[in-house]
Amino acid sequence: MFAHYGPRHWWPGESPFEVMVGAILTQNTAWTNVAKAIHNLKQKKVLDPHALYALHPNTLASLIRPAGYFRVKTKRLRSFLKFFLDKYNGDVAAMKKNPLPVLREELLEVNGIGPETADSILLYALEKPVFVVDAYTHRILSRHFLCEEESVYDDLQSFFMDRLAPDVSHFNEYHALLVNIGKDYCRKNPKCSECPLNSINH
DNA sequence: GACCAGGCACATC
DNA sequence: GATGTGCATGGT
Repeated sequence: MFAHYGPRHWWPGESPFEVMVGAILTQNTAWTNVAKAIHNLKQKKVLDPHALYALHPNTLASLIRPAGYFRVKTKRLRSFLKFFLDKYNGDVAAMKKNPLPVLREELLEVNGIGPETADSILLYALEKPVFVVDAYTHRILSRHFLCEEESVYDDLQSFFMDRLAPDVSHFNEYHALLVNIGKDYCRKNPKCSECPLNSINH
């Protein structure tokens, strides 16, 4: 995949905090819509933990509206912000000091943060070596007979992490490439006839 | 105008 | 424990 696409330069975002916000906003949503929402936040100069939490929920909702599910995402963003401010005063460096398993537990306790959002924040914002699984990962692996159709998040995460050395750069690139290949081929080719993975796995 | 997108929580049985 | 449903905008 890397030979096919080259480096993906993920995650799209200028700061760890922007990555955290994007991870929540992109839940079941096309990135183009998330980009509009983040643009709005930057425009209003509120892409900062304290500033964002200080906004009235209705104001926040109107700014992130383009990202869809704006009422639930307002609630989810605010529950994350409350956690991030209460526990770390909105300081990424302070949060990074904690070990991966502790942080993962904490994030999963936040309402609105499930395994993919937690792992995206851990890998792409906090640079912790955890493999991010998503809908594309499942689709690609099951279509190439590398996992069961009914495999769940933890199954797929173990598939990778049991076989690969924990490496932030490697996990970063690998997940990004899976998403890229998913967008390019899975929708257009249900049988993966043109998928570059065919030359590797079949 | 249907269908879909880098999920998640909650209700119901 | 399994299964179903609501959430919402913007692109194809």
